[in-house]
Amino acid sequence: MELEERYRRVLQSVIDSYIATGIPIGSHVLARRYDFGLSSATLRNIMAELEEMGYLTHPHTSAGRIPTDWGYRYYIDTLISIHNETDDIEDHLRQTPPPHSGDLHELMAEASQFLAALSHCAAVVIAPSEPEGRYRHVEFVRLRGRQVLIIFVTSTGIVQNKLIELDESIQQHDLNTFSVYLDEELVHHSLSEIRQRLVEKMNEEKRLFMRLMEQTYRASQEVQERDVEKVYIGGASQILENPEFANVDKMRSLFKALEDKYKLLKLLDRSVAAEGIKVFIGSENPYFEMQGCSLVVSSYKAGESIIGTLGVIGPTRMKYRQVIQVVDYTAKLVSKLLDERFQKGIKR
Amino acid sequence: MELEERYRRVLQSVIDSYIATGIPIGSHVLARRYDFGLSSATLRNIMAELEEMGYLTHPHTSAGRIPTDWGYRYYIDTLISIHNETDDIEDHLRQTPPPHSGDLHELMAEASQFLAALSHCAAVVIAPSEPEGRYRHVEFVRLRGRQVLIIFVTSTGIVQNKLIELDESIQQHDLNTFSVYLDEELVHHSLSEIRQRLVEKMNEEKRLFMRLMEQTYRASQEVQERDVEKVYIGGASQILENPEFANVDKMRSLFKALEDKYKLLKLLDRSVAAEGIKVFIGSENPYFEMQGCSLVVSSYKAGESIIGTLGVIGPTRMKYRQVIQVVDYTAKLVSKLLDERFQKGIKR
DNA sequence: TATTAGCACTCTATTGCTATGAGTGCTAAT
DNA sequence: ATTAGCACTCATAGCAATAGAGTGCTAATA
Repeated sequence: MELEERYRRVLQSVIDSYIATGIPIGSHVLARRYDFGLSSATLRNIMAELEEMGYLTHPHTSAGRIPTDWGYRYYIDTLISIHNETDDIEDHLRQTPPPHSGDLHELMAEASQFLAALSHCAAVVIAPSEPEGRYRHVEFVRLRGRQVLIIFVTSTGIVQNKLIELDESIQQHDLNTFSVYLDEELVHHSLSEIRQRLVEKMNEEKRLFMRLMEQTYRASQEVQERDVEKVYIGGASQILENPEFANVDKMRSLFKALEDKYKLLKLLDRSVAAEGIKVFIGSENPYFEMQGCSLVVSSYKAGESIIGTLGVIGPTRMKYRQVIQVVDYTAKLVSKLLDERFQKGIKR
Repeated sequence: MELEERYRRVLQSVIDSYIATGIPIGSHVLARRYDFGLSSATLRNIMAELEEMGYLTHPHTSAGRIPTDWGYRYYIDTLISIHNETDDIEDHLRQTPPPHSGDLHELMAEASQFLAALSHCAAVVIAPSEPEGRYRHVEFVRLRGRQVLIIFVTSTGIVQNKLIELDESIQQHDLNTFSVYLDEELVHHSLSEIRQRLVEKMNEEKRLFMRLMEQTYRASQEVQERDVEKVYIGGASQILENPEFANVDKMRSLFKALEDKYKLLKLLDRSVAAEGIKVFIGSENPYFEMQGCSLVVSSYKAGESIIGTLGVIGPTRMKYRQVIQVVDYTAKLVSKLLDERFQKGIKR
């Protein structure tokens, strides 16, 4: 349903004001602060109608209006205009060192810190999953006695290692032979293909290598499964800055939610498919602990394909304009850094 | 200074009571709840003296007594008796799955969760440092173009990897040669020794390997330097359960402190040298953000040598008896698991 | 007909006041 | 040395009065 121009302007002003100050705004103040050329009485009528339509509400009879989740939704979808506030960000940028490429792990951690610092909210970054990853190399290192370390490398440089214990001792020399053999068999295949392959091979091979084979299989699985380690959280304490979390109960449940990385993963992964920024407001979030919070999420890419997500968790009353910009900026930054890191010589 | 028996009993009861209930205790209630065979008036006198001596204080004139940090200190040092409350722990144990050995990283993460769950406080675990670690193997894997992944393995199974970009392309074959060469040169030397060695070698070697050498050097350094990754925090939200952190400011600063892993590292590492349990009460902590908090810390071992620390951060008013037991238990558990993992065939 | 001024009404937040009671410290009696 | 008794302190809860922000409605106005 399209709102009349005047109604839209009022709604926008109310939300702008509430986001800025955090206190409900009444007709008087609204008339004074923004000049609509309308009296407070008229605004009162308009606001009453907006309330009836479900965009606004007020905490009690003699209080000003605040937006409902629905109101925020409308605000985000149609009212917000990300006009040239880029300068606004760039001010902060100058103070916050952006993440620099390097180890993937570091990059993700730094990105989450960066995002948190700029947004003044808790930031969550999900590291790239490896659907594109291909087998590159496997290495067996004999440590002591019968302990063998399996090191599994994908073409994107992800290293997964796993310590196993064999039933009997084995020479490093034999391990090397086996490694070379596997390299030849598996190189350039996708992770799912090699798992298939390993299963086939396991049926043919001699007993001693069986366990090695089996564990290599496991390791290749774990590259994709070690999900919770992929979640990077930055600046969780930032959300304490917001007065709306003075309520200790609310806060506790939020922190609990932040600790549950698996849930976070699912929460953010919902949007991994789509490009661009998504905003989930208050009750739109699936987990009840998130009531009163909003998510601003974006996916990031390497090359052309979307490979991960990052976003921000903050109070429903957050500075959407700014946060949306920051999330967008960070997503693009991370994409760029990953490009530099992985894509450079991809023509293989 | 030794306290008279009666004074000690009173002090102990006051602290016990305050720890249990969280409310200041007055002479009347004290006389009623514990039977000293003394009237409230006498207790009043005793408490007044204990206050003069610095063990107790009261928040305002007409309130009951609460312990000072000094009082807690005395309590910990001489009053607390860890009598058979082990059963008490074991109750919880049955509900909390203990960490199981496996990947070192997982073990540490699980240990921090475990400790947090049992102690109802935030738990911090510092992963083993590697002063004992010896060079085991280095592997170079060519990824794409001029990208080379350096994988560095120590004798304890720690794997450190590092992605570098060379000035010119190099064949996997040459990398292998170099790897074999380094293995021969460096095996069984301690990390500091090999750094020394690498520096020497760098002066002799041909240009192309220079950069590899240099980066290998770096990697060996980083095994010991990647400190912040060694800090595992579990159950930070637990501290919100405590009423004393209703004060939002206090809480915020505490959370900030928990996010600063580097600080945590330094904080806990102070006790790494000593064996057994250490308790740092309130103002004894070096960081002002920790005012109102206590630490209970223990080191853990692998074999005979102390290699890491773990502990708990909670409010000054914590259940020391229980927490001390839990920390002790966890430290021993971790030691045991590490033993199983590393020491099995150490007779080398 | 849309807008506005005016007014009665509602509800919160603040303030000041007054018990209430838990607890102390001191003194004198035991 | 211990205790009973008493005056005193101070946080807390409850209560009433007030101020102020804001609404909704009605009647006047352009």
